This record gives sequence, C-alpha cells and structure tokens, in this order.
Amino acid sequence: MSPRQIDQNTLFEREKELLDAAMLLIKQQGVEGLTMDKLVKQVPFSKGTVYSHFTCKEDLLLGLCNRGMGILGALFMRAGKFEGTTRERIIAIHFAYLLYSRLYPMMFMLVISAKSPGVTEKSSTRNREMHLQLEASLTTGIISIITQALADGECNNPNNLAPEQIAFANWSSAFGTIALLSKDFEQCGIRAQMQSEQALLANVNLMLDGLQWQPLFSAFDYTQTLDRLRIEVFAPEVGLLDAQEQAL
Amino acid sequence: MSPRQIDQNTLFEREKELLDAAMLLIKQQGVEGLTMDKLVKQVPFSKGTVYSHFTCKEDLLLGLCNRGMGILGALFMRAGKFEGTTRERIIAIHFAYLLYSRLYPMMFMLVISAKSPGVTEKSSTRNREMHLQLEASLTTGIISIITQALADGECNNPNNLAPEQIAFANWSSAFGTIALLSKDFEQCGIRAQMQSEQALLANVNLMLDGLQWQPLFSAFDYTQTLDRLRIEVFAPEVGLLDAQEQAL
DNA sequence: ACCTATAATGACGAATCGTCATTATAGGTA
DNA sequence: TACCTATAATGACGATTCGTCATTATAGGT
Repeated sequence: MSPRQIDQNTLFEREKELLDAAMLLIKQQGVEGLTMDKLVKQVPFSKGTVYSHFTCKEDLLLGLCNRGMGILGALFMRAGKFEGTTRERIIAIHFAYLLYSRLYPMMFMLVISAKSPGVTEKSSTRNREMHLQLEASLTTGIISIITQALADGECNNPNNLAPEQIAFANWSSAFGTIALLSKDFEQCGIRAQMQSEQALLANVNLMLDGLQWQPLFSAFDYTQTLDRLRIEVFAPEVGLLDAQEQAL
Repeated sequence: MSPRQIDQNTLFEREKELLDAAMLLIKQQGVEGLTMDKLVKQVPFSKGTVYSHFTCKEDLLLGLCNRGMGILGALFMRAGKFEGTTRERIIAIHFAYLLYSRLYPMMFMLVISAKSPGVTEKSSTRNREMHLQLEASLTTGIISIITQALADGECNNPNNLAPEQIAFANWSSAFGTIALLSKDFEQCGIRAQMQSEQALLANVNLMLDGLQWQPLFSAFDYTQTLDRLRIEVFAPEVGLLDAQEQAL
C-alpha cells in the first residue's frame, strides 16, 4: 500500500538545504549566477529531485523571496518592540528594512521580480499563497502601530488617511528610498552606509512630518534613535554587516 | 583607403529599428520574451550586425532604458511648464512619471535592473555614459523647480534639506509608490487607474506637506490639478492609455 | 578587370531550462 | 528468504538561448 513513503521532515530539511545553497550561489555570483544546473551540482540530489521541490526556476526565486520575507518579518517584530514613541517605532521598522536590504540585497530586489507576471504565473500555488500570507503578516505589524498612534493622537493625520493608506505611504517611501540607494551599494564603505541612513531618515521624517506624527523632526533628535537601535535592538545585524565590510 | 564606409545616418536608422523591434517584443511577450534570436528574426539584419550595435543583451536593455529616459525627460519638460504653483508643478512631474510607468511599464522597471552590476558591468561605455547624462538631465529639471520654490519661500523646508535631498525625496517617493502599485497593473481597468492616481497623490502630498510646501494639501484641491493635467498637458498620453484599455 | 578593407552572414559551441524514460529502493507479501 | 510494486531518484536529452568567428559579400579605389 505504501512502499517507500518519504518522511515529511526530511522533505523540509532538503528544502532548507536547497534554499541555503541557492542563497550562497546568489551571494557569490549574483542572481544571474544562480542556475538550476549549478544548484544541482552544489547539492546531493539530482535535477529531478530538485524539480520535485520547486516546479521551475521562478518557483525557486519565489521560495527565496518568501524566506526573505520571513526574516524581514522577524526583524519588524523586534523593531516594533522598541521602547519609545510610536514615531520612533515606525522609524525602527524603516531601519530594519534598510538593514535587511544590506544583509540580503538580492532578496530585497527579488520582491520586485516576484511581483512580475513572469514569475507569479509560473510559480507554484503553494508559494504564491505563502507569499500573500507573509505580505499580510508584514503589514499587520505596521498597521497596529499606526492605529495605536491614531488612537493616542500622536499621529494627527491632517489629511484623514485610512490606516492602510498610511501603511502604504510608509512602505512606498522606504522601498523607493532603499531601492534607489541600493544602486550605490557597490561603492560600499562606512561612509556610504551612513549617508544611506541619513537619506532614509530624512525621507521618512518628511513623510511623518506630513502626517504631523508627534514629535516632529524639529522637536526630537532622531539620530539618537538610530544610535539606540544600532545598539539595543540590532546589534547582531550591525555586527554582521561590519564583518562583511571587513571581509572586503 | 576607405572602401565601403557605412553612412552614419543609416546607422542611427538601424539602431532605431532595432529598438523599435525590441520594444514591440517586450510589449508582446514581456522582458523575458525579449531574446536576441527573436530580435534578429524580427529585423532585416543578421545576428552579427545586431551585435555590432549592441555588445550584448544587457547593452540592448540599457539602450532601451535610455530611450525610455529620453521619453520621460520630454514628459517632465512639459510637466514643468504647467501653469500653476511650484507645488502643482512638482505634482505634475509625479503625474508624468505615473503616466510613463503606465505607457511603458517594462521600461519603468528596466531602470532598476539597469542599475544592477550585472547590467552595468557588461554594457558598453557609450550607453553607460549616456545613461548618466540622461539621469542628470532628468534631475536638473526638478531641482530648478525646487530652488525656485525655496527662493520664493513657497517651500518652507523646516528641516533645512539641500535641494538635492529634496529632489531625492521626491524621486524615492514617486518611484516607490509607482513600483509597488505596478504590481496591480494586471488588474487594470479604469477603477484601478484612479486608485493608483489617488494613492500617488496622497503619498506625494504627505511628503510635500512635510516640507511645508505651500499651499498645503488641506488648503488646496489638488484633485483638480490632476484634472487639469489630464486635459491641458497630457491629453495625448491619457488618450493613448484609454485606447490601450479599450483594446483589452 | 581587379584588389582590398570593411560590412554582413549564420553555423557553431557552450550553457541553460525543464522533461521523462530508466533505474534504484523501501516496504509489503507469500 | 525471495519476490513484487509503488514511489523516489537519476541524468541523458531536446529545445532555447547567448555570443563568437571563420567565411562570404560588397563598395570604392587603382
């Protein structure tokens, strides 16, 4: 009746191994350097087995993207627990997003291509559903901060935007800023990093000032918030980045 | 001494023909559908000749991106001449960017991949330099509006950002908003279009309010500005989009 | 009529994706 | 133990793709 059924657990193990290998390949050779043939060579399975886990290359990319969103969700969670005003917590989330884009630049970019019809249509239903779920879980964290700020009156919201609209504005601002900055990641270095952070801070504060989210930029030293974040919340990630910097 | 020298003019003609064919292929089959082999088949030249115009596929993509930036520059130029306040003119530019992203969604996305090292390193020096030049010419238009607004005192700029920083904030906001919205382009339709415009308007106004760029969102009906733009400045483009809509 | 430097061609090798006929294996059965 | 079978794993293969380069064609000069 059931000759040679595979353990569900080893299935997860393999998927993990495949994703690990794929991430390593991307780190070493860029997204273009990721090839199904290379992946098969890096892994103790045959091509057929790999294709039983991911229906096609796009499905693999979406799988990587989803893993990244999981990591990002964890970062957002920690950022949201920052002890400070709601505005500081929002800034913490933006900072977490910046860290993520630095730690996994390719996965950050994958979000875009993952949305393109070329990928969406081809990839498996499972990964597509997981993607939507992850996306939802990312936004709920932000929205809870927003609703709290609206309730507390910290976010005056003069234009009467809905919480979802405010969340979208935050997301767009962070995404646009980081995406445009990331082109300069080549010329990385401690100098470029600080400039990125300043630019991100400037942009997000402009938007939050527009929402009249208290305390305004002029009434608080948000640079100090970043300093606290670097030490109190994201010390491991900052350390990792510094280590990567050293390695060059 | 000079047997069979090719006319410089026909060279341009051919490049135009190649870019046209490439754009058509992309429109029909997406970026992934663009293949050097297919392009060669669509065109009365051999593969070798094509490769004498573009050193590799990446170079072709950068060429397409540059053409797009030229078009975008022309749109910006017209937007900048809108008769209204400086804030309205900035909004006009954002609107132009949205129109561009709708008319040429693939070229809009190409800006991102064009920045990636995979493309930059491979493509020809000529196209890379042209790209930088186009980028600069795009920003100068925006910066001139910003400096004027700063001089006139219309943009209070409470955080004392440099004009370049303000330009970057605008660029990021527009880019992020449109990029995130574009994922929904599939479910296009007049309904989705209007929602996109409202979202763009909300985001840009948030940022401009943060700059205290007069008149504030609460003190002016910027929806009416969009209406004027649709009729007075971008009637041809809006018509084209409507026609595309009908075709579905 | 002939020569030559330039332009154009497309067959080819290498690399990639994804398939599927073939082989191997774990568990059940006599 | 020997055998059977449904599932899992394999990797050779066809189809595409990119980019090259030996070969062919051509326009101008002699």
